[in-house]
Amino acid sequence: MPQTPVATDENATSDQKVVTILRQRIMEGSLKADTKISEVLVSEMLDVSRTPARMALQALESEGLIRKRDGRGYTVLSFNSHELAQAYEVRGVLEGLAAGTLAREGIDEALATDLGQIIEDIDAVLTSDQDPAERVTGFQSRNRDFHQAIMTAAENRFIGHAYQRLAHLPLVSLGSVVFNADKAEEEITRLKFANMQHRLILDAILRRDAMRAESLMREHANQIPIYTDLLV
Amino acid sequence: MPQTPVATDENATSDQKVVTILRQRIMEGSLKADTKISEVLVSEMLDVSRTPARMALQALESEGLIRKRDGRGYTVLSFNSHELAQAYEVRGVLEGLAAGTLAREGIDEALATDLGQIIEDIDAVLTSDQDPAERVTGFQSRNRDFHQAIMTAAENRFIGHAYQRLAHLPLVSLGSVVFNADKAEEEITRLKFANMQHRLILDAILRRDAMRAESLMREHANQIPIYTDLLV
DNA sequence: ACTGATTTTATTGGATACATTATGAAAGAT
DNA sequence: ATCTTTCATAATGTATCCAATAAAATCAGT
Repeated sequence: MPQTPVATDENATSDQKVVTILRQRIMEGSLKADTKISEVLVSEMLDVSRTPARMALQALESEGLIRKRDGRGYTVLSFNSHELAQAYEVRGVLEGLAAGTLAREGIDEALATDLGQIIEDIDAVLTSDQDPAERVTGFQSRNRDFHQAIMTAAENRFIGHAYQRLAHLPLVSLGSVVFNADKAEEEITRLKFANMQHRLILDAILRRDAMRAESLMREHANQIPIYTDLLV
Repeated sequence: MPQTPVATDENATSDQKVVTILRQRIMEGSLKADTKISEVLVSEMLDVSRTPARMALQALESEGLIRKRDGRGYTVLSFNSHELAQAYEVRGVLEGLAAGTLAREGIDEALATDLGQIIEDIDAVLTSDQDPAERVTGFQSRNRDFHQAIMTAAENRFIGHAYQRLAHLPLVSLGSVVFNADKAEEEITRLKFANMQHRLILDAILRRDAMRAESLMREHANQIPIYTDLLV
C-alpha cells in the first residue's frame, strides 16, 4: 500500500502524531478502558505503517496509559476515582516539594512579580462581570500558569519527570465533568478561596518559610477540583 | 548482513536486552555523559538491527537517561551531586507518602510481621561477626526489601511509576563509592541507626500515626547513603 | 461426545530498503 | 578573507518483508 500522508496537522514526526491522537482518544474516552489495540489496528486506523504505530504504543505504555498484554496486543488502562485521588496526592507532594524548595532557596524578583501578577489576574477575572463559564476558564488558564511557574522554577528534573505522568490521565471515568450553571456562583467562590491559597503560598515562599509553603501547596493541590486544572 | 543473535543471556526480546545493556553501561559509567549515541552505533555495537536499537533508545529517553538532540542522535545525560540530592528528595517524599498512606489505612498482620522480621534480620546481620563488607551487603539487601515492601503495599501506581525513574541513576558522577575498610565500623553504626529508624517507622504505621510515619520515612530516605541502597 | 494434537491465524519481533532531513564541509564569488 | 550557496554525508523517519510465537480453531481418534 503506498504511503498516504497522515491528514493530521503540524510538522511533527508520525510517531508523535500517533501518540497525540491516541492519547487524546484515550483521555476523552472514545478509546475506552479494556479496549484492545494492536499495531496493525493503529496503523490502519491512522493510516501509517506499523513502525510509527509501534513506537507510539511503546511510548503510551511508558506513560502508563496502556498496557502490553503478553502475546496479545495492548489494552487501554482505566482509572477509577480512587486512583485519581491517588494521582492527586502524588501531585500534591510533588508540588509541595517544589514550593518548599523555592521557599528554602529563595526566588528572584522577576518570579515574585510574575506570581503576584497571576494572583491579581485571577482575582480580576473572578470578580469581573463575565459569564461564569468564562470566569472559570480564565481561572483555569492562569491557575495553570501559577503551578507551572512554581514547578519550573524549582528546577528539579525529577519532580518534573514524575509530574509529567500526572498530566495525562483519562478523566472520563468520573463521568465527564460538565460545567454546572446552577452551582456557578458556588464554584466561583471556591475558586476565590483557591486564589487566597495562592496568596498564602506566595507569601510563605517570600518569607522563606519552607515548611509552611510546602504544606500549604500540598493542601491546595489536593483541593483543586478536577476540571479546574492540569488537563492540557 | 545476516542476523547474528545477540550473545546476551536469557530469553527476553532484543529491545529489552539492548535497554538493559545500555542502561548498565550508562549507570556504571562506561558510557560517559555527553557521549553521542546513534541508532546505527548501537545496532553495530550490540549486533542488532536498527529497529530494536531504536526502540531501546526511545525507552531510555523516556527513562530520562539519554536525551534526543534534534537531528543529531542522542547524548548521554549526566547527573551531578546536586541533582542526585534532588533525586533523593523526590524519593523521600514519595516513600513518605507511601508510609503515611499505610499508617492511615492500616496494614494487615502479614505485612506487619514481614516488616518486623526484616528489622530483626538487619539487626542480626549488623551485630554478627561477619566481615564488615558482608554485613553492609546484608543490610543493603534487606533494606531494599523493607522499602520495597512499603512502596508495594501502598498500592499507588502513581507513586510506583514516579519511583521507577529514581531507581536508574548513573552514580559514577560522584566518583565511585568504594567500601572504605577504615571507616567500616563507623558505617556499621550508621546502618544500625538507620535500622532504628525502620523500627520507628513501623511503630508509627502500627499506631496509625500517618503524620509521623510520613516525616520519619522522609527523613530516613534522605539519610541513607548512596551505596546502601536503590541500585538494582 | 470428548480430548488431544495439529493446523491456522492473528500479532508481535526484527531486518532492511528507501525517503527525508539536517548538519558540516567545500567551493566559488565578492 | 569572508560570506553564501551548494553538495555530500550521516542520521533519523517510514514502509514493508520475513520470522517467530502464541492463542484459537479444527480435525481425528477413542
